[in-house]
Amino acid sequence: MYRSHRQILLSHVAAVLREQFGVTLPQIAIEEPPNVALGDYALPLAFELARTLRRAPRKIAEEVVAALGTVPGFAGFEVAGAGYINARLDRAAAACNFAAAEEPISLELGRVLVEHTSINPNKAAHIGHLRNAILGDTLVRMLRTAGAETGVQNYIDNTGVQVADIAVALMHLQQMDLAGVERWMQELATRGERIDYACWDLYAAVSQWYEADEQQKAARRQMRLDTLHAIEQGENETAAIADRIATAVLRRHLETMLRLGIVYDFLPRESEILHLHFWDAAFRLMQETGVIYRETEGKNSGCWVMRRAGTTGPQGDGPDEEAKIIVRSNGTVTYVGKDIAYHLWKFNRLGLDFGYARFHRYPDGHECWISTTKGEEPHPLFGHAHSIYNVIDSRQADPQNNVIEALKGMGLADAAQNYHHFSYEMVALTPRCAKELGYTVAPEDEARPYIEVSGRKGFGVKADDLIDKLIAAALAQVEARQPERAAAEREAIARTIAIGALRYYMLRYTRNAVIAFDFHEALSFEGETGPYTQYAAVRAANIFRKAGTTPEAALAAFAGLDAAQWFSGADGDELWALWLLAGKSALVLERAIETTEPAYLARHAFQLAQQFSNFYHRHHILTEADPARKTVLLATAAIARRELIRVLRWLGIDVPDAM
RNA sequence: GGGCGAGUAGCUCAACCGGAUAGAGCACCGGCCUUCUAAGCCGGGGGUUGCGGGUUCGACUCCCGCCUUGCCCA
Repeated sequence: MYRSHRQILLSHVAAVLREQFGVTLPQIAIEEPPNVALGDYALPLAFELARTLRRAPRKIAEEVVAALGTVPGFAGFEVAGAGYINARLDRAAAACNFAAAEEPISLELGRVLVEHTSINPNKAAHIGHLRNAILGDTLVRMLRTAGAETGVQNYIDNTGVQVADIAVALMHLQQMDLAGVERWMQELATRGERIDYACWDLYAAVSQWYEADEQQKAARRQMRLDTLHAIEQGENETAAIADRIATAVLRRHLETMLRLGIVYDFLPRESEILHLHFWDAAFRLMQETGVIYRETEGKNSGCWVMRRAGTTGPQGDGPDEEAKIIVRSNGTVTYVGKDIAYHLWKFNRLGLDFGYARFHRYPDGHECWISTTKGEEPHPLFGHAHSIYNVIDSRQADPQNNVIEALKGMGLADAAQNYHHFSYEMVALTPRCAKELGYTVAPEDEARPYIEVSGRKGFGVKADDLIDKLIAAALAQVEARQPERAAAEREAIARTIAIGALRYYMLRYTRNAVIAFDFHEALSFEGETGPYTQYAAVRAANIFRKAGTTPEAALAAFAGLDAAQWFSGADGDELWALWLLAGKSALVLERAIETTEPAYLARHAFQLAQQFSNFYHRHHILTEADPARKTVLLATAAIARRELIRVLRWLGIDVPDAM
């Protein structure tokens, strides 16, 4: 509603400026007046034109207003303040249209690949991974709503050093062979213990063990390296153990994420990138295009390197010491090298493809596929992206940019252009929170606002533990408030509330804010939280239940009314403010996609809930005596509810039946 | 040493492309349950937007310098 009228207004103003004032502005600024009494859109363009037209802003504004004439959907224009041009919508007409249908949004997005979660399959997921997955999943929902054909990928580094660490822990600390590992996994299952939790402790233990004995340090490091190489090579017992563990932990991660409504389409694994020789193909392409070259002198002598973005290259005669190493002098490929190959695949520029196998079937029937060397046919289309979003924390900005530079250097300007590093800051623990969890906090960390989570140190809050805690807290409330409901129903409500709380908590912060994790805030259901927004929607629904009607019927009744009188005067402004806010969902979604900032949507949902709560207290609908007025109030509740539910759905938050 | 981010109310965060009186939540204080659910609503105190310059009709926002802090690269 708001978005489409905004576009009409902008193009009309541009035409008037061009035709009647002979001015073309590169971009016409459009804002929102401080309150609805002043209008619905504000154009500060007169200030900008004051200099070139050499007239006072107010005078220019008056001339523009006179020239605007009438615009379909608008009630009028006026000059305000020092020279703002404020535009008023035809409230009744806009409301009538909006009551009939929600505002659609369709952007030219094409086939979009979103990669998120990507947890090393060697330990349980923690709160940092939750932020990643929730941001990524929300981005997918946003893009899909706007018409994108989306593919959701979760990259699995199953042959990396972190998985190797678990293999070392099992084989050398616990003296297990493959059969022993199988037995151990069997025992865990029998005892009902989670393998990702067991690995969490093992990972912390082995990380300590590497450093524990000065005498053994070098030997243990070598052991780690040998283990890594055996895993990369494949077809040996070490690799088999690593695969058993990585796959089992991966399955746990899928379960954890499903609790939050997060699913995947494809799980590309590093093992296939190695075994299908993606790198060899990429290496040839990079040599042919001259992106990498063999350094012959200096510290990188013998390495294949790539010039780093923003550097000037070799100074004088010397080698480019700032260059990024892609292949080390011993022939091993760096992480960035493998990542370049993988990204060439994403854009279908590698000339090689994965094999695909079914890996997991979700309760709703959706299939998640995994990479394999020899796959099954037919399979859905994977890769072939027009654009990609990699949800990866901000510490990875440098390697991400290296990949983009490589694509650019290979002449793939469009791919580089459509490569988005969806960067976000980490989740850290406050020193207070760390102590609550029983960790000892070093004196130098005491004064810091937050301490980084570390899997290596076993320092962090596990995702499933947090979800369990949230559900327990929600259930306590639901049991107190909904004693007459069946236990299963109460539990379902508690789960919905817990997930709403968690997802909202992870989405309310803008991406580049470090979240200093706090149990008090994460477990809070009051104020700016998911449950607050859910509660508003539930209350709206209760009105219709008690009134014995439906939102659809209320909106239909509203359409048969002349709404103009209800939107005039001070009371009309107040009512209109809620309609207007509800009408902004599509615009906020568009802005959230353009800036890849889901927090805008979270904020919008909260504001909508807040404004509705205010309305709810001001008007008692069921006892309203005037039937026409009651119709208007019911329609208003229906609109607020409809948009609230819609925006929350984009955020992956459901609204429970009762709270 | 180089690159990127951050610094706004007691705390945690907002502020769209440079626009009208810098806003929310938490915490604190005071009101409101016989009503469509108090997970709520209303009111209150709280600000030199890190510091110093500059740009202009207008700066939390842009430019320069400095301070504090986090991360990345070597």
